[in-house]
Amino acid sequence: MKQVDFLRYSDILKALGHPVRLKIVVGLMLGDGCNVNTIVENLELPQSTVSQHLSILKNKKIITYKKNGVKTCYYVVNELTLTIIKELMK
Amino acid sequence: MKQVDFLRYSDILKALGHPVRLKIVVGLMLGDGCNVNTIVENLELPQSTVSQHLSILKNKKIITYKKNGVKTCYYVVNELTLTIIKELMK
DNA sequence: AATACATATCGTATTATTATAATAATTAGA
DNA sequence: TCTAATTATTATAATAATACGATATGTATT
Repeated sequence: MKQVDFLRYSDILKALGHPVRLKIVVGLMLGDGCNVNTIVENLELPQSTVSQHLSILKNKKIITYKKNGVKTCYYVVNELTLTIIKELMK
Repeated sequence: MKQVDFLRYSDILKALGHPVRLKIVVGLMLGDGCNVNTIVENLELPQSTVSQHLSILKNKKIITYKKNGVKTCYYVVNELTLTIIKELMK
């Protein structure tokens, strides 16, 4: 029987447990655009708000980013997250 | 493409995004005991704390209960939750 | 270097969550 | 009906999360 890492898992679930962050992650997976400004436009929220949510997801290693020039492209890397979101979209 | 109900899903994820509630749900699924007092003893937390967490899970329809006598047996009924927890335990 | 663009961080007020003691409610025997 | 056992609810203090304007930082281009 596998030992469950409750703290790590609850942390990931908590990060995903906010409508804006869930939308961000789903959007990234669907290829809606990975730049901050695209996300800002899609969600119609202030840039600082989006940036802070991205920061939370980044700190939990749910997403990572690649910079090209002045733009930053975020993408989802956490396996559990990918699995959960795929499940949601079934 | 399926429409994602962001509010409902983020609500479920938020409820699971707390170590105590995650432990409760996993415990219920593993058959560690469904009565409140059993959970209290397993988690070594005050009864009121456990009861409040159960209440949150119940309000979100993640768990439900059956009463027999003075005891209450809780169990997990939300499909997404069942899927996620099974995934965690893989 | 000056500018424009993209993004991050800071400050802070507001609201939500959390923990737990105290108390209430419910149920089943004696 | 008293009592004990089980669970729920209330009150409240402490902590955390949230939103967002303002400001700062980084990067390319001129």
